[in-house]
Amino acid sequence: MSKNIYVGNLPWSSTEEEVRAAFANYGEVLSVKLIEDRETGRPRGFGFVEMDDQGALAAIEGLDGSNFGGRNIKVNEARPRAERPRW
DNA sequence: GTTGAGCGTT
Repeated sequence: MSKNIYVGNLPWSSTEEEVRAAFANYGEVLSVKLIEDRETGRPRGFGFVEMDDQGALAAIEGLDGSNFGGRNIKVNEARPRAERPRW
């Protein structure tokens, strides 16, 4: 099973590779998604990481409030995204 | 060439 993780307060210069590398220390990283402004294309400074359940919890405990790229990042379990309508 | 709390569009 997997779990989605919200990652906030990221430096605007950070990349998915850096995030993946940081989370890979706590478990298997299934996917990394950095959110950028859909209108302007600018990075919004936060993203989402999908990991195994235990890896996700370990990463949250290990990376929440930790220093990343010179900033104190926020790591938490992500809220469920919009459900896909079937009609 | 900018900015800083937040939860995303595959």
